[in-house]
Amino acid sequence: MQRYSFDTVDYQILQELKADARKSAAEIARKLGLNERTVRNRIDRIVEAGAARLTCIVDPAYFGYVITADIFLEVDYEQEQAVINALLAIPAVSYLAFGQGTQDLSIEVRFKNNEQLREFLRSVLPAIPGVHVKGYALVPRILRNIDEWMPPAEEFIEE
Amino acid sequence: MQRYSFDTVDYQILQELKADARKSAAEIARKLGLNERTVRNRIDRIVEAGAARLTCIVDPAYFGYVITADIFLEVDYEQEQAVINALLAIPAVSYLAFGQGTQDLSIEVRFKNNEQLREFLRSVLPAIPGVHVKGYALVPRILRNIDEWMPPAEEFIEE
DNA sequence: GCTGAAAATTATGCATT
DNA sequence: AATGCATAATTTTCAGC
Repeated sequence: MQRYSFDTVDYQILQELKADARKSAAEIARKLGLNERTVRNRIDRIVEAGAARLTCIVDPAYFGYVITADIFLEVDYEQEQAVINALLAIPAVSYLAFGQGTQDLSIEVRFKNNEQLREFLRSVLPAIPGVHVKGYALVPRILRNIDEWMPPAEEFIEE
Repeated sequence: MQRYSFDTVDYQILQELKADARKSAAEIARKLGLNERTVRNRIDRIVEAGAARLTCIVDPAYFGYVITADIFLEVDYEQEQAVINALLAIPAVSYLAFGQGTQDLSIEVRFKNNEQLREFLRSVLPAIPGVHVKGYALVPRILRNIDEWMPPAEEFIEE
């Protein structure tokens, strides 16, 4: 990947879009002292290159999904893909990653209350063939999420 | 929270914005068979209520940050806030959450190679007063992130 | 809370450097 | 890759329902 390199102008534009993805190119241009067309070209290039995407993040807490838990699973190798598909089909699953071993999966789930979480741990997960719950941890508070991540400013260099 | 409730129209608009946060209100209106003004009003309401935010997500892999690790920490209680501030100031830290115990923190970090991760585990983290590394796990692949999360459709009801 | 119409702003296509 | 210009599309403002 990384076919194109981006400079500090791109970095500033990304920061503006991070604050508000719908900010008009004209407004960004005024703020950064650039030409509107330049800003639009840059945004198009960034998005088309796949370096960033402009999206909408729903706040789980606003909708009452205040319970977050990390669950660690062991998965029978032969049924791995079926398990992954089953898990991704569950709306409560907000994160799914492979662990280090080929058998390890970790997921993050969101629920409205502890009863839903208990039900999920006791009934929903065990009902998926090939899944074994190794453990879980409640996550009381999240202070930063991946969507806030940016490469360090040094990555954006003048050519 | 949850002062307002949203309906299926809001749900559809959120899905459109998820695909492209810069999609024009006019285009969304055409696609969903709504009035442009209605779409803009809905978007404003959603964002002002804090139910969702329109933002830009940078792809770590594009910038070469291909190493992801989850690190589990134990933190001396008296220095908790200082530790959190120190961790949040580190760009590599893409996720930070409290664990179940008052002393537990878990973080996710992004690096370009294993050497940077080793350096972080061996030198950077131990240099923060009050931090003890309990363990870590490499995350080979992430299949879903929180930014893709949506409440189940049933949450969006007609009034 | 939805919609209409005019005015202001912004985006697009094409062309030039 | 950046920008100027003309045209098209969109958003905003102010209103009524």
